[in-house]
Amino acid sequence: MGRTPCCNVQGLKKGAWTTEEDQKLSAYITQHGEGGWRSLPEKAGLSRCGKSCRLRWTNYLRPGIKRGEFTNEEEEIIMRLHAVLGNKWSAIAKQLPMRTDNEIKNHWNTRLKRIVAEKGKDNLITRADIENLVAKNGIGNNAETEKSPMKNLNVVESKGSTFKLLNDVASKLKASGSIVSLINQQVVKCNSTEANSVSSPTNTTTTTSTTANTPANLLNRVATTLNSPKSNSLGAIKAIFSRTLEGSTVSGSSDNSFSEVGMGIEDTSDERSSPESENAVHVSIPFSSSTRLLNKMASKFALMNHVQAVVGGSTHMSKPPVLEPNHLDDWSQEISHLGGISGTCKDETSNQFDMVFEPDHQDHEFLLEVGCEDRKDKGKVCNEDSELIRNLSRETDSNEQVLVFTSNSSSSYEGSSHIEVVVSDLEAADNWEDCVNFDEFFDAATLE
DNA sequence: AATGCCCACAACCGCAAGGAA
DNA sequence: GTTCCTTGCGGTTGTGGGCAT
Repeated sequence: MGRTPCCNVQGLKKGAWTTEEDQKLSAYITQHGEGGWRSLPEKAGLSRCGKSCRLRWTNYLRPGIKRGEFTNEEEEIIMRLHAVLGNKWSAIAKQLPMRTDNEIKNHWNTRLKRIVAEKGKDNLITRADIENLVAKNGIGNNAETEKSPMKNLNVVESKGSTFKLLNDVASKLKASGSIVSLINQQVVKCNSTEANSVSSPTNTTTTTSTTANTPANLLNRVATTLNSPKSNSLGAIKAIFSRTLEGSTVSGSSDNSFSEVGMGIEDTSDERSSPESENAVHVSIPFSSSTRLLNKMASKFALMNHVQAVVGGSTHMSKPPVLEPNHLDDWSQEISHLGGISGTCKDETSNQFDMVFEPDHQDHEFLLEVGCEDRKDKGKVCNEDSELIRNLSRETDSNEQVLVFTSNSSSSYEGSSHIEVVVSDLEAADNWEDCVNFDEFFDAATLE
């Protein structure tokens, strides 16, 4: 398509802009509006190329640009967005309307990158940390702790957004001792608050389970919601996280402080159509650690693109459940019996993220398979014992594989239920409308 | 005072997408 | 379908100021 650069014309001025040039440019654009950058310099009496004029206007002269020091809140937003979006400066800038992408990029490169690197180093959890923690808590010494998700916690120190996310989870587990205690603490808070003032959703499909708020159920409810229809999923995730994990600091749904769940990304769809969001209890404390952690998870999951779901039966079920998209209640009932959750990140580059659900009741084992393109092969994997999967995770000892948290309940059941989520194009999913695409949602299948 | 280094910021450059001709 | 133009984006470079030696 060869095209001559617009800025290599002889005689055109380069470098810093003078006040006089700024005035000429501003005056012209004020009178004639933006656009037509190629012909603008000549019309405006400037010896600059059009591209230079456009940059000068958009990054410096345009009205409404906020300049100067970044506030702590702005920096926090940038860091959180960057963790999800990477170097998508324009996308990040859209969440800080008064800041330009160039300014944000410069600020990141000069300051924030260093801060994040230092923080990340501190927050990364190592295998030694895990072993110490496991030893300290006596995990594996009795029947109760044998089930702890911490037992097989492996964390990989690696770059990449998924690893960062997983390490965040691991760090949180490290801080709390175990995910069970972490969530139990929050459930206690939640329940005490709900008893007082919080109005629960009345018409939800995935969070109105009559089952108690056990950690497993909470996690399963999250996972269930991840597979809700496109229009509801993000709002439902928000609602679950807000109600169950920050219960002690809830406020009314009109409070917009919960916007951080979307990592600052505009998300109007759930406001419009999600019954969850209508009744959601919103978090009133911004940037609290647990919320931030879970927001990261929610955002990550919500960025999944082209996700398919397959529901099949297990060897313990006489008949596999065939669930239709409009029977979410059924699925919610089924999945509420699952007892654990684990995850493996197999391949950062292809954004694969596997989750293993381990049932606590043999009678209710069944298989969930999401995003599997080759169902036959995936089915074989799903039928493997989860212990085997864990062993593979341990043996591989590769930076490309990480086991986040898993419950070791292999002694209490045979086989496993396996849910696999494939994020097909995480980086391209820069629009919430396109992020959660369940086009072939609940495509029923039977396993051999 | 002179020099060199580092940092922050502005500006530039190359590339790609989208649309018009 | 091809070519060209416009625009936007992200990486890189240039430049000036501050600071240490």
